[in-house]
Amino acid sequence: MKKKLSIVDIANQLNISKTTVSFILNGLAKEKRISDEVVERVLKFVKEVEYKPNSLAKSLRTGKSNTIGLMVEDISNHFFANIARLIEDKAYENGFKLTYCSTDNKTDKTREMIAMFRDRRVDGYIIAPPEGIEEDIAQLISEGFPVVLFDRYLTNITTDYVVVDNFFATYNATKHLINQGGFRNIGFVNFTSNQTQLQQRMQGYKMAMNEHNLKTYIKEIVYHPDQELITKPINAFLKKHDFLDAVLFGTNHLGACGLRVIKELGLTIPDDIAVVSFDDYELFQMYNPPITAIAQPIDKIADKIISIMVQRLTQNSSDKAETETVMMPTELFVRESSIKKLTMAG
Amino acid sequence: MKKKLSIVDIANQLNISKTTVSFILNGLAKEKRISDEVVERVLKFVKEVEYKPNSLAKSLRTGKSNTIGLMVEDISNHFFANIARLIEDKAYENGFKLTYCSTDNKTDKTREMIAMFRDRRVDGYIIAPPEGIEEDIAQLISEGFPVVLFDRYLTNITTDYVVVDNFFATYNATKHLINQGGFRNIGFVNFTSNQTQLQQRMQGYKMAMNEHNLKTYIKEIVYHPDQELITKPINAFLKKHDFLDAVLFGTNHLGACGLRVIKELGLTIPDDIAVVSFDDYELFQMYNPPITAIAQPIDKIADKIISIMVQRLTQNSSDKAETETVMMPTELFVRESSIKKLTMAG
DNA sequence: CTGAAAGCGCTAACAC
DNA sequence: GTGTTAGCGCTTTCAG
Repeated sequence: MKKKLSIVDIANQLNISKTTVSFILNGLAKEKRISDEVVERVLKFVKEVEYKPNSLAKSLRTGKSNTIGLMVEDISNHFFANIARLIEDKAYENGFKLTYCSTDNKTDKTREMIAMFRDRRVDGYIIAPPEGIEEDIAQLISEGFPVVLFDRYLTNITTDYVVVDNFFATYNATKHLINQGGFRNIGFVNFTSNQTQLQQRMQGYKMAMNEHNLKTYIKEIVYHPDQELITKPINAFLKKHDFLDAVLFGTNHLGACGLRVIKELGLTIPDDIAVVSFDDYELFQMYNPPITAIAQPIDKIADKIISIMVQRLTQNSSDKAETETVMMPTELFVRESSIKKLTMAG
Repeated sequence: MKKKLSIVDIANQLNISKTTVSFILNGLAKEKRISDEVVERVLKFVKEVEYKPNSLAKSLRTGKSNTIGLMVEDISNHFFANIARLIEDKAYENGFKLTYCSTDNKTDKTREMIAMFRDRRVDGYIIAPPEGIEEDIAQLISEGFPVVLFDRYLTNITTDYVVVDNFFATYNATKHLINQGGFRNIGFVNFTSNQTQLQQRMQGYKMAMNEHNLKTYIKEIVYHPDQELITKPINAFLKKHDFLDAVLFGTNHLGACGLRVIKELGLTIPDDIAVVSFDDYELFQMYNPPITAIAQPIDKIADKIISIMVQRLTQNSSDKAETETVMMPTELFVRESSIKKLTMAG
């Protein structure tokens, strides 16, 4: 078909130099005091032939790509898929492209992906960081790349991040179970990890239990993509502690697996065991009974992430604002799963 | 930090020409009869300094990027998120990078995204095409780009695609409702669209109903991101046809919305109304009662898509095999939602 | 067997 | 105000 034309082609056809064209196209016409007549001629022509600059060449030259790299844990997970979608939309709205990938929360894979993003001259990084990636992130930052962390942060890295108040979220949920629910033997199921969000969720639970002088029952499960390897330990835990009257799950995935197990064991919610899970989604809302859940403000999180990133990317490098660390509140949606049914009489 | 070094740098440091280095790095050492000694020296050095070629420059020069572009309808939808995840993994396994985006099933947005992918010199396109995008796809194909369609295809475009047997899927599901379920007044809820997959699902339903001389009750809903605008019409439909004893939903999203409505209306499944939905996922499996669903072999679909693509990308352009069109079977998971409870006595 | 050099399309310092 | 020109880092033809 019609060969893609380059900036030289249009310069030739218009009998001017490609510099002039480049300036005009990059909005430097005024600054370079190019005559309105020429500007108009170029703009018109460019529109006519639908000239699109080759962004590869541009990036090669400038070292910028107008692209933001997003690294989530797993794009097929509800939480991350939704965040990704929102960020994608908002990035485009702001004139940036987005390119994303799943890290599986693996350090090596993340490292590779960072290398790939660098290679593609990504301008900024939005990352839900796995453990052990501190050095690589520090490197990125020291080279001047904007890095916004989310969902969790790295304690020894100073950079922007947006997370939720995980501690208060589970603290509050646990207190809800204790106070409104009247439960006393409350278990907590979490993934084995030192990541901030998971640790803080655990601390919140512990604190609430301690305040009420209640004994804690904690099960930590090593993550594995195979669902069996998650349901089995939960099953064992619930069986071993069959006196538990409530259980709090640290993530949506654990919550879903937990529900399976509870069904398997033939327990009824909330009579045999009350349930609260972190994250809210369709399954919890529509389950029978509906499951009490700690909802993260996904929309706001995405908004904040991208607005910080866009600001970093467009701001004058001189006014390096302080790093922005945002902690958003969660919302506890109380549903039937955590409220004891009213018993007849006293 | 240490400046990234280029091919020239390593040529200089080794006192050879960059051409030689390039040849060696691209595996042309043998062909160009470069001495083993030099080859070894280069390879060793490259490893030592962890030299990574600049892929932007490479792409600019070659017009190839070693990247596959994937366009799904909506990355936050369960089906597409999972497909995307699998394709991502398999692409990397095969040495390709993947870059993806959501089209929202909008023609304009898709067109823009195609332009963006072209600009980035994506080597091949995997697309769940919206309506009206035929010309753009044809253009891509005519320029020699491999294009693999999935989930649906375009009737007037000859290219590889992988879809499921949508017609048989709903035909079979409807017959199941009629034969095993004993239902007669069966409704079908679908999105308004001429896309092949949706049309064929409708046809399958119609055919089964016709074969049994049953009257069809079809509701087509215009897609809208706002859930209200989907549940409302379903609500109206079910109310208007309150004699329906079963309903088949054309997509997972419709199924989920349908369940909400049925709950709202206070109907019990399957006594008041039996339910079958297209696509299978957590919600349907764990709903009470569990929902009968038509499952797509997501894993196999992803596998097939990527293997066709990789083959196109690596094959000798001379042996242009015929286009490959794959139609995979679905599986009907029969659960309680579509089986009448045994009534006591006759 | 190896190297010189052109060129992919673009930007921007520097000249005029 | 506008043009010349030197790269960005790489591939590849053509010479030797």
